[in-house]
Amino acid sequence: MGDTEVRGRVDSTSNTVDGGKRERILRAAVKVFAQKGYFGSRVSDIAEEAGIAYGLVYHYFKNKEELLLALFQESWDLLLRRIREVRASPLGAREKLRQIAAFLLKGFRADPERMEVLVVEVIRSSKILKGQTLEMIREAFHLLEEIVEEGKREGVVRKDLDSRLATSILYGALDQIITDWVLGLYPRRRDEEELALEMVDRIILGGMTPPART
Amino acid sequence: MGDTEVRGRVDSTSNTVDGGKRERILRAAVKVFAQKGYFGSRVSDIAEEAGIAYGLVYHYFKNKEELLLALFQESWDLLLRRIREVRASPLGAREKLRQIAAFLLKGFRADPERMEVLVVEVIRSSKILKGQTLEMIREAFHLLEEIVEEGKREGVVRKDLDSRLATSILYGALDQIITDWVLGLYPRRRDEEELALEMVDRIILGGMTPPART
DNA sequence: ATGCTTGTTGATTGACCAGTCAATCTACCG
DNA sequence: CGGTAGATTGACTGGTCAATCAACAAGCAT
Repeated sequence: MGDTEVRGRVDSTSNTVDGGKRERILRAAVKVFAQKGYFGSRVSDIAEEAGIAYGLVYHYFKNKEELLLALFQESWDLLLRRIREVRASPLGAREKLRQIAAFLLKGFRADPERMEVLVVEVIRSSKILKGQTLEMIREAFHLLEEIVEEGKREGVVRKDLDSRLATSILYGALDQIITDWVLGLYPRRRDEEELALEMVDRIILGGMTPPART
Repeated sequence: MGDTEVRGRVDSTSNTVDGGKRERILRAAVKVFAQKGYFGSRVSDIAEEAGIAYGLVYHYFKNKEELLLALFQESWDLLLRRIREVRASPLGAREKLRQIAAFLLKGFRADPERMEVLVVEVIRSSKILKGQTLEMIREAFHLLEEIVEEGKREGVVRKDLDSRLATSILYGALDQIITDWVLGLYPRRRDEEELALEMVDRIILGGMTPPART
């Protein structure tokens, strides 16, 4: 997940030192933020986890907040990409939504700590979210909303639903399932992700489809 | 909402001074936390908002964290009470779930700042949530789960659903809707709460009911 | 009155930590 | 080489703020 190397130096000339330090810092930040939360984490913790000197963090990032923002943008961008990709695919609307749900739920298995930071630290911090960031969230929701609209046109989604609220309901359900996992509220079963996906499909996607003609 | 007076002195003898200072502090904390977030709030902000001296906060609460905890417990206790009340009522399972959903969504209208702190700040501090607190969350979820089980027995909920996940899906949807409102992601419409309730009912509660016999 | 308990005050303390900076190092270039 | 530009280091600083505390007030009991 997220192996896009973004170097200190943008042009590919010179620079043999560095060795992807920026990436190292980001990965360390994910780990530390996930463990202690954003405010509970010291920049020195991150530096230590990354195995670099304290000051170097400030060579790559303006400050602690930028670090969290970069983290969010990188991860959310991945989600956005996937949503766009699915949206453009020739699948039916319901299957599209299912694919996106799967991406989020599987994403947790792939990189739980990153998901924890995303879900727990970033999305809820309206005080941190700035224009750029809010815009990315809005866009994801907007794209999902369009898929719901598409579903209405296809006849697989009830026309008496508010697409925006339907989108929030779907996203919220997924977010909560991941939060449950993060908080360790319940013992995880094997195939937990598959089961969760199935339940979301049955309840929410099922709940969106028009009632069978009688 | 939440007018249960809890005095510094527990027994009702003596104590004519005080004048509900503890309550004042709690209400001030709700306001300040909602505005600036837990970590962004200074204890002095809360004291100021409450119109009392800095040190007095520490007369009523062990520390800043206890304040957040007390806030959470007070509010969550209200939710728990309501869930128990509804659960014990003679309503059908689907109507029970609807009532609880309504309580949460209307609760936002009644005291948006309190809901904001609950939804945004508390979950975020999974690192702060201690045994006692986690237990309360678990209990609420457990009660909801039992109502879902009840629905299965009544035949208004599909038997092929995992009750626990169904519960998380319902709660998550509600939580997200409130989060949307808190973040101001969308312009609020009039009757937003009613519409939201209706959508949750159609999609999720509807999605839980067994498919019509063909 | 006298003393005890609880309430109330706000200045002070002490810890903590984000961010800076001057120094050193590494690589590359002409 | 000698020079330049970025990379890397970690000690230090300055500000912030949670928590303490000593002093004073208010109510109550005897």
